[in-house]
Amino acid sequence: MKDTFYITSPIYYPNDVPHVGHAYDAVAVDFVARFHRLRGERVLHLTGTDEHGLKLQRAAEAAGVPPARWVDEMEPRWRDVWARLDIAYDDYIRTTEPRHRAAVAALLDAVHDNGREDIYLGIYEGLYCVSCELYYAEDDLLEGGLCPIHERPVEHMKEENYFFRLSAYRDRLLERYEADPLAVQPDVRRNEVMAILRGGLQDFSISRTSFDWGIPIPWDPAHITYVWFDALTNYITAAGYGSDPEAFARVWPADVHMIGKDILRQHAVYWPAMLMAAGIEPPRQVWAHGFLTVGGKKMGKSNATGIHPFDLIDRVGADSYRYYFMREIPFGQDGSFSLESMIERHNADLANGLGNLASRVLAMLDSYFEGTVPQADPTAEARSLPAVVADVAARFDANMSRVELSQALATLWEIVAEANRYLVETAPWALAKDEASRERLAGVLYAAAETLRVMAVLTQPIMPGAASRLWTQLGIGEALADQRLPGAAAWGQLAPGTKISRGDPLFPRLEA
RNA sequence: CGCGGGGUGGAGCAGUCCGGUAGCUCGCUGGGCUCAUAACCCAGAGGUCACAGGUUCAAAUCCUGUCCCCGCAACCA
Repeated sequence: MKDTFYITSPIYYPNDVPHVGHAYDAVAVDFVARFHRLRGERVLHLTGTDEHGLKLQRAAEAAGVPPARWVDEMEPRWRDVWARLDIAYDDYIRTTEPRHRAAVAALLDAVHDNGREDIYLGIYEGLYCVSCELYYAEDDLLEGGLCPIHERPVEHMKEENYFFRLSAYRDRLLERYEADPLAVQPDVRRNEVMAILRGGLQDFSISRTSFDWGIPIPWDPAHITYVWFDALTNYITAAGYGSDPEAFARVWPADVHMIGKDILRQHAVYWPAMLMAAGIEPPRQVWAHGFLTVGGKKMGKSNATGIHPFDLIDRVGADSYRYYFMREIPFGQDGSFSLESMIERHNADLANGLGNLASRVLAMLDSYFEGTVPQADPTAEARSLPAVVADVAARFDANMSRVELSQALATLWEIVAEANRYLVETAPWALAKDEASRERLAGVLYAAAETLRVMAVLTQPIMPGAASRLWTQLGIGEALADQRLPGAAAWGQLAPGTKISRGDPLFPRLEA
C-alpha cells in the first residue's frame, strides 16, 4: 500500500559544473520534501547523477582515465553543493550503480516482453560527424552543413537501433491528461504537453552501438541503452522496482517529479508511456518549473552565465539563498535574479522582517522578564494574532500542497507583518513603565513569543538552519525536528518559564 | 503564416479565464514610535495598463490588426 510521499529532482550530469539553475530545482524539491516531513508523512526525496553516455566516455578518454573513475571523481562536486545548501535527500542514486543496471534491464525486459512489440529494431538515420561520432540536427550545423566543432562536412548515416513504440501511447496519454489536469503543472506546461500529444508522436530510438559506456540491452548486448531508458528509470530504481516489491508498493507512483521545463517532453510524454508499456503506473505529477535568467539572458554553459551556488552562499548564507529563490521568482515562471535583488530581499524580509521581530521580542523578554517566558493567559492580550496565525498556517498548507512555493512564503510572512503591527498597537515598552500593567505586559510578550515559536516551526522547511537557531533562542525543550503540523501551529503551546537567550541576530543586514 | 510566453507608476511583479473604484514588494516624501539589526508602524506622491481600431452604458480585462521583447523547435535545470 502506498504510504510514502515520493518526490524526485532531475539527476544531474557529472561533467557539468553545478550552477544556480541546477540548484534551483534541488532547493524546490527539498522545500517540498521537508514540508511533507513536517506534516508527519513518510517521505522519500531522491536526487542523484546521470553517469552514462558518450559525452562522459569522451571526457574520460580525454582525461586518460576509465569512465568509471572519471565519474567517481566528478560526482562528489554535486554532493558538495547539496551539503552546503542543506539539501536533505533520503536517497542518492548514481546510474552506474548495480541496482540501477538491474532495474533498467528489468524495465526493458518488461516492455520488450509485453506482447505488443513495443520495442522493435529499426533504422536510425541522421547527419553524422565522424570526428565527433555524433548525430546533429540540421539546425545545429554551421552554414554549408559543417559540424560545429570540427567544421567539416557531416555525413548522412544509418544505424540499426532499437526503437520504443511511443506512437501507440498517444491516446492513453491524452486521456490521462484530460482526466487529471494536475498531472502536469503549471497549466502553461500542461497546455504544451497537450499540444505535443495532439500533434502526434514519433517512436524514439532507445539504443546505440556507437559507444559502450552504458547499460547493455539485455537480449542484445551489442546495443547499449540510449539515454531515456537509462536516465528516467532512476526514479523507479530507487523506489525498489525489480528488487523490492514491498518497498516499491509503498513508494510508487511518485507524487512529484520536479524538473526544468527543458525536459518536459521526456517526463510528461516518454516516461509515462514507457511505464504504461511495462504495466507500471505513471507518476502522479510532473512539475516543470521555469528557468532563471541573469540580466535577461538564459543561464547556461554556452554563454558563460553559469554562476556557482557557492559564490552566492558565501555572501548570504544557505538559508537566505533558499528563501530568496523560492520567494522572489513566482514558482513555475521564468525569472531573473541578481546579487542586488538577493541582498535587497535578505534585508527586507529576513533581517528587517523576521530577524528584527525576533530581536525586539527577545530583547523585551530579557529586560522585562529576566529572559523568561512569563505566565499569562495565552489569548487574553493576543488580539488578532491567534486568528492570523491559524489562517496563515492553513493557507500555507494549501499553498505547499499545490506546490505554490512563492505564494506559500508570501503567506507566511503575513505573520511577521501582523506581529510588527501588533507590537506597535500594544506598545509593550510603554506598559513596562507602569507596574499596574504588568499582567497585560506579560500577555503581550507571551503572544509575541508564541508567534515566534510558530514561525520557527513553519519556516523550518525553507530555512532549516535559521529556524533551528530561532528555536534555540526561544529555549524550547522539545526538539524542533519532532514538531508536526498541523498540531505544532496551534496557539498557546509555549510553556511559561521557558528560558530564552537573545543570541546573535538571526540574519545580519548585508551591505550591497 | 512553426509553437508558446510576455509588454501595467523609477525597478520587479499581481490582476486579464468570470468586463464595472488599477493592487503588491522595493525605492521615494512626510509623520509616528523608541522594544529592536538606522530596524518597526501610519500616511502620501507617482501609472493615457505597448500601439491603433472595434464591441459595450462601461475594457488592463472581450474582438481585430500592428509593433517590440523572450523562450522552445527531441537529449541545455
